[in-house]
Amino acid sequence: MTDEGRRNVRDLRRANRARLLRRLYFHGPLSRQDLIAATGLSSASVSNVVADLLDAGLVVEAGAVESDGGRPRILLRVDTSCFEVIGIDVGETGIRLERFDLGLNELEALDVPLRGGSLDPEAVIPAIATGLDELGAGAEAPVLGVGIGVPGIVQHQPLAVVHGQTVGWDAFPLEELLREHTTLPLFVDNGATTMAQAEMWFGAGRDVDSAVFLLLGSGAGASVIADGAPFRGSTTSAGEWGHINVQYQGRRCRCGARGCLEAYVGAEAIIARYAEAAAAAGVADDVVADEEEALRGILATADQAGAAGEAARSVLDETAVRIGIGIANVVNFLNPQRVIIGGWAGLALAPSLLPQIREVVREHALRLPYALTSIDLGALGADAVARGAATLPVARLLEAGS
Amino acid sequence: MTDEGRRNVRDLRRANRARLLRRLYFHGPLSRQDLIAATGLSSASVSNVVADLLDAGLVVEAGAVESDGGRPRILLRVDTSCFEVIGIDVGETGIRLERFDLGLNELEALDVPLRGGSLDPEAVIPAIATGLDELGAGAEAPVLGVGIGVPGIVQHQPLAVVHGQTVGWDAFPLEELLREHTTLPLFVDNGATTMAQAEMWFGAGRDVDSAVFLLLGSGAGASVIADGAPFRGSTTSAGEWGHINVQYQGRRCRCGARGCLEAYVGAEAIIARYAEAAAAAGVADDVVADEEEALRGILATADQAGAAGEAARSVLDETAVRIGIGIANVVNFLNPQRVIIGGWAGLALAPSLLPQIREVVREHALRLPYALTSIDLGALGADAVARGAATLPVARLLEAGS
DNA sequence: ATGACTTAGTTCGAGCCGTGATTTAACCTG
DNA sequence: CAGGTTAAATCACGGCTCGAACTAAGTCAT
Repeated sequence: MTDEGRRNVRDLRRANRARLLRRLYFHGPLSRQDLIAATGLSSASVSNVVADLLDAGLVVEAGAVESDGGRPRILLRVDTSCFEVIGIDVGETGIRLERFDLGLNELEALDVPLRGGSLDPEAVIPAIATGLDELGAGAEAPVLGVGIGVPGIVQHQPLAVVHGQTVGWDAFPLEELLREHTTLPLFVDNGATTMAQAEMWFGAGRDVDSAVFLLLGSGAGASVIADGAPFRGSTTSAGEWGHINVQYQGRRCRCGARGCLEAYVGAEAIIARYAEAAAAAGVADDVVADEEEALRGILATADQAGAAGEAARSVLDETAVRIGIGIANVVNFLNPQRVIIGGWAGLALAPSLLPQIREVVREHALRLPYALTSIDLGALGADAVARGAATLPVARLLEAGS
Repeated sequence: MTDEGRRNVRDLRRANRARLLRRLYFHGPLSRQDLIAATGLSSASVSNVVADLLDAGLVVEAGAVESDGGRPRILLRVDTSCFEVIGIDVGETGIRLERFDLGLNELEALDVPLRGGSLDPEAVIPAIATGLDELGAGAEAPVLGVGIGVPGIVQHQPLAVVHGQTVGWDAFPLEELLREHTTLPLFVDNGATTMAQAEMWFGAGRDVDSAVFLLLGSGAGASVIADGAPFRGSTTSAGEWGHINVQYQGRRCRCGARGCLEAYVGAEAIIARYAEAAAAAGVADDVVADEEEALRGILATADQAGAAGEAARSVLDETAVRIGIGIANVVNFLNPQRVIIGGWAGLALAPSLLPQIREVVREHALRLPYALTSIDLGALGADAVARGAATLPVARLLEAGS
């Protein structure tokens, strides 16, 4: 426990280098003068550190700003082509790999369907390995690292081990197994966390530093960002929003408990609840295999008159209420600047349910924290998990400055 | 936004000095060799920095460890008598001031009853000011600062302003008003947070760095400690545990919403629920003005046979269930290393309810986070708020190293 | 065109800091 | 009391940031 921190003068340089690099990465082309103002370093130090960064090829000049009577400032920017990164979304139905430049612009994407459609550990590793080979072959710059977003709790001990209760992974030694197939640095994190990271860097969380991301898919998860960094519990399993209790002795959840939020607002649960409501109302419920299609069917049905529409509307109404209460709990307890709803089911539901959700939150949240938060939709599309995973190696670069 | 961090070599020294001081403060007398191992600094640097600390009088030698063949290591410890600190608990019924040495050993205490028994802003300021004068007069060492724990949300803009919804404080400029009466550094924070701080330093949280403290009194609050530091939301109002929703369309809460946890597990709510249950069972309910006494009465009644005992037991059973669910939510969502129950009502209830609470948590929490957490009672007594407030100036000293 | 002026960026010496090697200090054993 | 052992202080060195001096690169008035 030697308490890693800056200790000697070289660490100091590394930290300042990282500070400048980070500033340039997120705040676009900047002059040395801007950097002086932003970091509080002396002009001499900025000059020196920038020279280092230019030498290392991480930063390049990007034109000059027009002057009015003096030497013009020359702009600097991170050279986004000097490295590439790979982000992988290990989803419940398939694996998606994407290759980006350092600025997280997508260069190439690759979908790997899974044999048998299940996340069998035996199948996942070779699927990722071959995907990595294929993507790596196309790279035109050194690959900085590979970020992997997985469904489940990730523990670093020190190599990443994944506990994916819903996909049958029990202490799955993902990193160790992948190590046999690649020498690239690996970064494994929970998919909800990587998605949140992507939204914080490039999406709906760009302008705040404290937010909660809700991931509504088949189930319901969350990721908490505090002071710009993901909040992880003592064992990095924080954010299990779907399993907070919203109903005493309520519906049975797939986690085994009763009354979990997920048992009401996950897509799987919504579909099941509509099936029950339809049966009770004596309406035929077309069974659809694909969850996404089934959910859209329910949303469409709700626009119709008659008993089926009635049933769908009542199911969706309760969904809005439960989501709203779940959000109110988060607002009261964590007081985030923003709550962002994402995930395929969240994005599908929100357009019609958001006003009602906001109203429920207003009723159940305390005045002050409610007034200071906003509830919005995620701004990124379906590749947010992979993109967020790709931020992990970039984040390491920005922290280390090299 | 010049992003305060260590920048130059002097900041580096300050940081290392703080690192050593912190280590000495929390881990008792240590030799220079211990410090080398603990901090990773070179022996030369440790020697230099320790010499500084000795010169400054912050640290003194404390004997030597017996040697077996070499020069004996001499032990160092923080000189707890070189400074004193004052902690103030601004409670709903009165103000308590305590004077401590730097090691937070109590030297003197002072209770100031409030005129009219209310927290009238007009009365609070002079009460604190005169109390400070009296306590300061007895000090035998320079007073490092004054910590104040208040009931309500504290915002620093930049001087501390308190929003105490329950005591009628609306943007009360406490720090600005106190500034007119003292030149001592002031540190204002929420009382639940200061209490948690005291437990983290000297109580039930001493050996962990991530914990959630539940404060059960008349109402129910919480304080979240993550990585050793209090988690504050975007506006430092995080931790409103009492107002997470545990029952859809449930009991009306004093915050205006329905189904808040506080409407079931706060002492006020327990007493009200017992009154209802007693009335329904046709049992006489002695109305007692003092909440603490009333709660003890219910606990005693529960040990009796008959209808009254039955009613009390059912109320307490539900209380345990609700508390358990509230804790399970915290465990799932924040994954703390430890959950600590405090507050006068919590300490009163826990002895009889804790086994049942633990069982409810086990049923409602996810396996992994539940297995890695423990649920315990607070270890400090009634002065934890004042003591925790007094940690604030000490924390600043330990961070700055001077 | 040219010289005065203005601003950007670099260079240089000074002052600190941490480190490894070396020296001094303090104690034990026989 | 000498030899061995470990702790602590000292020293020389290289690295860092900083302020000041200096050079570079423009604009503007004449």
